[in-house]
Amino acid sequence: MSSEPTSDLASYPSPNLAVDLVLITICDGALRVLMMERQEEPFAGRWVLPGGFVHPREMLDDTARRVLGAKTGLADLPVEQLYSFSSPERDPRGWVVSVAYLALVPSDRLLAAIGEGRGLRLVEIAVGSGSAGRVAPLGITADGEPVEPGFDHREIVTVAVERLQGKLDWSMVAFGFLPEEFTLFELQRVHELILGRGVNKPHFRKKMLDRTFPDGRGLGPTGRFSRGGRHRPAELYRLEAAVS
Amino acid sequence: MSSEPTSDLASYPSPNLAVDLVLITICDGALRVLMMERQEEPFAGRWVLPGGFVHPREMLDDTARRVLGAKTGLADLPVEQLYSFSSPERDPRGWVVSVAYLALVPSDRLLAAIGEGRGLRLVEIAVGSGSAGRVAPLGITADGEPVEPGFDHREIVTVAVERLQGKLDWSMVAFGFLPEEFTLFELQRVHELILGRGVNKPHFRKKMLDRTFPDGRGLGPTGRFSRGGRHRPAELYRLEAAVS
DNA sequence: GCAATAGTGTCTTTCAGACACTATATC
DNA sequence: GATATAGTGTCTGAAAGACACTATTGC
Repeated sequence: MSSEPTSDLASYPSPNLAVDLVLITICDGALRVLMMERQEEPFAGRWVLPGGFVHPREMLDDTARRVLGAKTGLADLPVEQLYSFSSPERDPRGWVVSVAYLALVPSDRLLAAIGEGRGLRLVEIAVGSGSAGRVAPLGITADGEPVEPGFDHREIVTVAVERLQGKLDWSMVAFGFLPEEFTLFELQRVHELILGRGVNKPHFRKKMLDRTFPDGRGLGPTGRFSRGGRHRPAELYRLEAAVS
Repeated sequence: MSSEPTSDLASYPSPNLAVDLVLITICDGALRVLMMERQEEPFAGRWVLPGGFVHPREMLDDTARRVLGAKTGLADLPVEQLYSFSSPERDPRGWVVSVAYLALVPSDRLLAAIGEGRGLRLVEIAVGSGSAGRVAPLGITADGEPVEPGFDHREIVTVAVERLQGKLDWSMVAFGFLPEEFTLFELQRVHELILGRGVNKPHFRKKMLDRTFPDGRGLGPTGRFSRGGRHRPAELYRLEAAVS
């Protein structure tokens, strides 16, 4: 806009505008994304991301939160805009541009929220150990079987994982997957699953414990311990105001 | 899309979809963005980014390239999608969603391309030395006078500079501002202007000369020198296939 | 010679990872 | 005691930056 000498917006053809939601969690030792088995054509029977059309004069962030609430009831989660997809062939029904949004949620909250779910499913994402590059070769599987999502949703999930990888070391995204209290090893597992490779344990622990995160908080011990494994209990940590 | 049980896309209201272009260059020792003085209401007389509406079934990347070619003739530059803006008040004429795109160009090419320009102007962006945070407090000035761009274009330029800062150390964005051959100090100035702070000279030179960039190339000396200053000439470097 | 920028050598601090070790739970 | 994970100490090499120094041009 802003350049063509007209004020008659109605004279310009306009696409349908939708939002697709990449809701990512970690459970059963894997990175997973919420998908649903599509009932209608096109792509009936394929796994697709939850989504919906933008309402008139609705902010895209609000659309994403609305879709999130409608599908999971988790209306309070932060959402982040990822990218806009506009391939003319992406939807056989017509000209549909979709803005993808990313949201993270701890698995316990998500499992409670979707409950029985109406065709909702946490599909596994295997992040390849992409040696040195920044791209993430993804294996998307349900019940161990590779699946090919409908529309351009494989590409959207790939962009989401790349965003997670890029933000992992300077932002607080890892905590989006964890409950209030967690062990340092659980935090390490989050990093390893997102990066698709192992990280150095002593260094990881020192770095995390010394660090002040962007919101000014840091990790602090709770004095409580995670029991239940057949091994020494791990201390639980939480984000708290930095002592400095 | 992809979730509501209908195939009648026409029943959904749809916004006008536009692309706004953030074309950034470095000249006269400052980071600058191409803006134009808007002739029509709304925001007549204010500086705005070049932009245009998306054509039916056109990929957004193609729209960005088309607008770039129409305004500057530089149709071959790479463009990168930045973010989609959807505030309901952003355009008083109606519901217009805009996808912002970023493009970088060496100042010599840009100055030759816009020539006399029809109200085109390279507006200065002063990146504040934002201490530690990731945000960039921007001063946007024309002839040294602060200006307030029309629409939400100040916000769009801010997002563009943040993207540049985030990509600076792992991508090749800095070379987008430079001609084929350049001195290491010119490369350093590009980094300093984008970051809004000085960088360590010996370390910067060593790092750049040792480095292999994402396309596999590295910096190599040309044997030619930049003459003309009242000081020792600086050697010209260029990107070339890495020796390894 | 002087001013100004080009370009380098060295030292210190911090970061990242390898490796090895001790600790403590369940079985 | 066996095993599995929790958690720590130390060493090495790389990365980042501070600082000081030499080099070469125009004037």
